[in-house]
Amino acid sequence: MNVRDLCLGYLSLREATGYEIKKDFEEGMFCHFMEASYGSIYPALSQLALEGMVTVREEEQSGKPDKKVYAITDAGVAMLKRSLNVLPARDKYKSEFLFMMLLQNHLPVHQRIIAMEKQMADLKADLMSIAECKQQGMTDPASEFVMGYGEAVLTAGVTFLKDNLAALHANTAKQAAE
Amino acid sequence: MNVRDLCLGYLSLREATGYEIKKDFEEGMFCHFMEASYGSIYPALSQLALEGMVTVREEEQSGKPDKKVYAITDAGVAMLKRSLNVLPARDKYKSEFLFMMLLQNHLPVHQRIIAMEKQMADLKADLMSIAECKQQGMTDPASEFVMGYGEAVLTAGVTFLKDNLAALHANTAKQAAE
DNA sequence: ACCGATATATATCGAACTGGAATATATTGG
DNA sequence: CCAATATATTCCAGTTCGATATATATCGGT
Repeated sequence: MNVRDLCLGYLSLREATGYEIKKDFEEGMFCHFMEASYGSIYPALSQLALEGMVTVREEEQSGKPDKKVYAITDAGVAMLKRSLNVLPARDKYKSEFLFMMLLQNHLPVHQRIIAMEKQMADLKADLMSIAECKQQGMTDPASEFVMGYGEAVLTAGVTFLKDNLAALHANTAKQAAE
Repeated sequence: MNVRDLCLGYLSLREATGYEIKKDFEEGMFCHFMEASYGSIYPALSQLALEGMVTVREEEQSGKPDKKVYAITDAGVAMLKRSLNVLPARDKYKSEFLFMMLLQNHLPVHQRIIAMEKQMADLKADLMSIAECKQQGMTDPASEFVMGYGEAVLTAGVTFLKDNLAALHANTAKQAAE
């Protein structure tokens, strides 16, 4: 699964520009489980166009730079199906936050609390993105499954952090009183 | 946060060889939130040694290839603390599984079920790793926090999948009966 | 007894990807 | 009226991945 497959998969749902794909990986539906940089998306789209997996339609826009709208072809759908025909690779989760927590002995307590609050804010921001997608009427079973999974996992993280922060605050308050 | 910092952080907990660091990122404590390849770990350790951030001790072993045990220096600890002095970057989560679920229209139902069962098995394997760490007596607050967070999030994923698989099976059974 | 698989241990390298800078313009907010 | 933000693409240096190579021990199966 490389960026090519990612773009192909996205374009099988709707036509889009490279910019829109990237934006949806940051915000929209995909924000909590997919990422790719412009430096990989644009070359992938160009190559897919050369191979006939997608078509390009250049749209002139007054003022703004021209945009290239990509759309998947039948050959592209066939290639996508072949890519999906293997079991998905194991999830990859990288968390500098958890790494920092594991090394908390090297840190003052207040910085640990700030990191935990940042983590909680990040998780909540992702939950907000999902809530927005729901409001904007993404009610097909596929989207609902993905959003439901995201909500379940993100909410569990928020709950864990909230409980731990509460315990930490209670502790520091107790120590201050002594 | 690059592989250098990762190695430095690991070595601040215990001395180790490159092989052991990689193994712990795959299994041990770190399995569910950190990854790095040999191709990045070994060069990072060599460079850190050149810079005096770690020391190397070559241990001959009868039969097995010599191993190079790395240990952090005071300069290394100081550098690590500087690295930890910035807020951690946002978590990165990549899931081919969720991508596949979003494109489930391109897939037959049985393959979707297989993917879901694989995902559940993967999550359970991570939970097992954490349970093993606990049994082997990692009871310091830092480890407990990280393991607790992992358990909370992984369990939420398992529960969501279990419920959805049950609903899916009930549905297909109903359709078969009609 | 022997073979294959797995585990220990390190090194190397091309391909892939990231993250940031560069470019150009319109709109929005203070 | 200026700064910031948004649209839209391109390029590149540096980082990392994933696979391969090398060498040996051990364990299980036949």
